[in-house]
Amino acid sequence: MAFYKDYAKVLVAVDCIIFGFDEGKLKILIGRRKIDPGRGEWSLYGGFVAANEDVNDAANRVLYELTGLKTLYMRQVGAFGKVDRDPGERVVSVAYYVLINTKDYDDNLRRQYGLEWVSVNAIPMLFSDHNIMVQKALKLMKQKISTEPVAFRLLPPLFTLTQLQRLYETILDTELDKRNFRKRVKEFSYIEKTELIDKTSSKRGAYLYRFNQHHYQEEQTFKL
Amino acid sequence: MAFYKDYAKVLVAVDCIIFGFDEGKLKILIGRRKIDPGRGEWSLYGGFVAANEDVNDAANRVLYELTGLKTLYMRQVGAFGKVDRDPGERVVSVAYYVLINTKDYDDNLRRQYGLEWVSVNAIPMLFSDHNIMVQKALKLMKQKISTEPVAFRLLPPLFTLTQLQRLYETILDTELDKRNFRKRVKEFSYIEKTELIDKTSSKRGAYLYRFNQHHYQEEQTFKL
DNA sequence: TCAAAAGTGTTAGATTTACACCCATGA
DNA sequence: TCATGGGTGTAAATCTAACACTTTTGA
Repeated sequence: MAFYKDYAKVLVAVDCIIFGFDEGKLKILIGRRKIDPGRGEWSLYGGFVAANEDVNDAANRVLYELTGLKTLYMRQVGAFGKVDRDPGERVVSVAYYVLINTKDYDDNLRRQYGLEWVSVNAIPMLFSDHNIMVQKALKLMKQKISTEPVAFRLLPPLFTLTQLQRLYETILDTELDKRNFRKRVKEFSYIEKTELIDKTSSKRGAYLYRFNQHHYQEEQTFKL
Repeated sequence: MAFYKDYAKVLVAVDCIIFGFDEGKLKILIGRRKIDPGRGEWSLYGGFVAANEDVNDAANRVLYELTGLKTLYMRQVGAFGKVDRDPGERVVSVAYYVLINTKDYDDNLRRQYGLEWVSVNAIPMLFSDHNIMVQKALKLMKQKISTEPVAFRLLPPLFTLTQLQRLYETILDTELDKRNFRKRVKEFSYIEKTELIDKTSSKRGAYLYRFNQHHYQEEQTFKL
């Protein structure tokens, strides 16, 4: 069943840029590479695509291995195919970015894998072309977050408007006007105010909001 | 030097979505597949990535083979990695979209390769997942064209404002106001009016404009 | 002389931005 | 009682959208 003889086969890998929002900073998960070549260098977390595995599934598998989380928000960044990008052997890698709520990620698991959350403003030199992957992922993610409500993926299910605003400010790297921000939020039916109040961040307490996926999809279909 | 033994290697291919603007329509180049499996089906033009070839270079090579053109505007659409996407064998494919001025493309070459320009509004069923590639390429291209001046890549070096407007109208699938459009164009220093006049499309004649890449890059760097 | 495309400004409406004070509470 | 973060509306400025007539020329 070899239709396409005479053509070269190469290893295909997936690499994950895992974004989290913590301590008012946008961070990614990186670790020290545990295999040669490049052992000990900072690196994204990745893995090889198996013979009978969808590339997207491979990314999901790798991510599940790592975090124990499923149904994450994941988008492809692109394929990276320079010949010598991996010093070991030719590997074509497909990068994905993922948005997670850092609170959902077990910190023991993190330590077990030897991973660290590092601010996107202070990313060290990474293995191979991983810095380029991260930059591209960041660009795509910023673009996405400014046109679609995916910010929620980086927050707990219930969040205050101040939290949401800080998140947008951090990602878009700009200050937003509190009143204008709240005015805008009111227009989106998919951002639901609850009667719950968070008192951890202020004495007075702030209303908690939640994202209603159902309402969002309704709006989307209505647009067509 | 095999560092990563025990992992599966797969064929990697590139597929090209070649956009052109002709007869007031946005079109792509497709042909009848000449190899098994799927021989005779409509398909994008593509090729396999060689052992020592950058994936991007492979796309450029395939495109040069096909069109004789270099330095085309080319962007990656993404990697397509379903296990059974190719009925012959496992192939991970990286899709690219390309913008060309149809006048630069030798029509004999087109016939030699058995390719046809088909309107993006009337694309037949294509081999494998190629329809999905085209849809994604279209979406990305529309997005790109509405934020960056790449439309010029689809036009001759000299063009009239009416041509430019029709191009935007076609791609964005919307009617634009002539006066507002021209007002906007005047603001962009990289769209230069020449003293040349085109008389093929009207009795009165229309001024020809050109795109000044240099001016565009200046504006870009200024933004930072 | 007339049909067909080129060219040109103004105004109303919509959107975006700027801005300052009172509220509730725990320490 | 006061320091801290939560919550609220209005007006100016900017941007966007709507709109109609004159010009040129070849047939």
